[in-house]
Amino acid sequence: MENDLLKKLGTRIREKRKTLGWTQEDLASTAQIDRSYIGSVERGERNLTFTVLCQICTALDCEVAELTVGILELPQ
Amino acid sequence: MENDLLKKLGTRIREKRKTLGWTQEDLASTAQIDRSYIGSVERGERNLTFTVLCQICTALDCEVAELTVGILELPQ
DNA sequence: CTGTGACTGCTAGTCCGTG
DNA sequence: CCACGGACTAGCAGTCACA
Repeated sequence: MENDLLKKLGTRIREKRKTLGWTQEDLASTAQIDRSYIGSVERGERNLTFTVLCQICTALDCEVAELTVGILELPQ
Repeated sequence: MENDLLKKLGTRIREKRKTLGWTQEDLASTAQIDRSYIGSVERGERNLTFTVLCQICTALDCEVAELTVGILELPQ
């Protein structure tokens, strides 16, 4: 797929997860999503939907906005 | 589908679009998305993907974070 | 503990049209 | 200008086995 935005988002999700000291399995079970799916999201391989993003953020106890600030390169 | 999160998001997109004085068609062509799809997103009927959300935000010249702040009801 | 490939059902997203 | 429909294709959600 090769999408920079998805890679950025995935990296941020991973970092947030690690600050909690969680494994992918921990996050997966809390968010009620398959572990391997979480993995592919973190690697930026999946173009996830808004509801899934919300599930992950809720599990991480963090705002969607927190993971998305400055993710776009808007024209000055 | 009946998803409150999608309705909230759709409403915010609509409001942002109107502040620019744009029609759905204006936004659709700028974001390169189908016009009828924009309509259903604004009505909260569609579970859009992250890339499409980014396309819309870019077209609206606004951060993803701006449309998503406080959209989740996180446990205090 | 995580990366990866493969798979199926369903839905995201397009394109046409109507009132 | 927008809501809403039908029909269609591309692609996502969700799962598993195995490394």
